[in-house]
Amino acid sequence: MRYDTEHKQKTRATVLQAAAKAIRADGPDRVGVAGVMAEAGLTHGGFYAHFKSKDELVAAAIGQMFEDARARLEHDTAGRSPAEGLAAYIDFYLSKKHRDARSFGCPMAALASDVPRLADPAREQFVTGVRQSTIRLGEKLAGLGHAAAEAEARSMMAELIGALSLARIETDAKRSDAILAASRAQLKQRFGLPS
Amino acid sequence: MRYDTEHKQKTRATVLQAAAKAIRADGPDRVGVAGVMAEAGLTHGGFYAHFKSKDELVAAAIGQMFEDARARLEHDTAGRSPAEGLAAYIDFYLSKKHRDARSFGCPMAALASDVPRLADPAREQFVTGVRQSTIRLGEKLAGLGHAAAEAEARSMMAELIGALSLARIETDAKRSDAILAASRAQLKQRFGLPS
DNA sequence: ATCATAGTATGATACTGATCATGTAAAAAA
DNA sequence: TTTTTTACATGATCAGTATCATACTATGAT
Repeated sequence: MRYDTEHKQKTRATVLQAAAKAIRADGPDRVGVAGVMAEAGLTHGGFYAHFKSKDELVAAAIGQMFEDARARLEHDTAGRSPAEGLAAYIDFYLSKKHRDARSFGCPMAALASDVPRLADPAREQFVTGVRQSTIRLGEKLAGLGHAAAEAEARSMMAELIGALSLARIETDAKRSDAILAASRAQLKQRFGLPS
Repeated sequence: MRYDTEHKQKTRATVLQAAAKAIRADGPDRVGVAGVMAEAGLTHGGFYAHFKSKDELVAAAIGQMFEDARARLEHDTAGRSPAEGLAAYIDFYLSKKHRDARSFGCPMAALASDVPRLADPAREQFVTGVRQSTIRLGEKLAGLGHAAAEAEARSMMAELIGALSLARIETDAKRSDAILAASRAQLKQRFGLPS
């Protein structure tokens, strides 16, 4: 059948979002083309009209994740002072909600250990995303008046990602909450942010 | 044939080490029974004389990894003051050598994002390993005279694991080194450790 | 109204990988 | 020396999965 011009684009976007969700939840290896297409309400056959291969899908989905994450940072910091914006972002990043929403959260925490095993295009896509995230965080810290903003941003990102990863590993709710709380407190104190 | 009594144990240990190496390098999903057995110098058939299933192998391999990591911490801190021991451990953990040796390094950094997707026995094994690591690090920090040693240990582990993960993601050597350096400096300064 | 077309569906192929049934060899036990 | 036993090898099965060839269908163009 002949749909309107944007139909294919919309379908592609739907497939991409389904892939981005599934990949974060189940990892790139356990995600199958057929499953993603089914989640998007389609069958597996049409897949190759949108993507050359599964690898290409993974790479594109990673790009999508970072785009969504960027929007999230913008949203949390928009219209606030640097200090308040950063505090809000830390509160979100190290929240129970974020911890329990692997499918939609930060790609770095969701896929950290998968990245070194990814095929090149997907990996490059990821590296680009990480670099840009670092730069953006560095800008916020520079706005806060930090001198070595880039190094601070790297260190802060490390603790954010590590704490979220550990909180997702821990199965005991109280202990997991404690992991998040410890890093929230530490980061805010260190950067003199309002709690 | 009938080997001496320890033969089977030795074989099992060899298979476990091969699995522990492969799982950290390639992830639990890309590791196959046949490949692990081949690496151990055997064929795939005998596998089920040692392990009930691949899942059981993964769980046992994770236990092995944490045991090795514990030995490493002991080795680095033995016979030193708490401050010097901790500094030495941080230097190792955030070294280029550790970054480039995923197959043999810290299981938390190598498998962080795989853990929430693991089958229950393997996951419990991992959680136990993480808790014990936290406790041991807390003891070192308590020995350093820190009051809230447990919270400090959690925060420190988060930054260690996050920094190593990020350094392994970054493909550019200089940037990757900078990630390690930023967290090394930050952690040592924060805990008043010798550099 | 008819037809050509684009977006999907159906079904097939080829491969990989976990698991299991059975065979084999050599040393210990008789 | 003969018989067991045990650790492992061989080969088969079954399921899952990426990819591709082909068929279908409803619309926009004629």
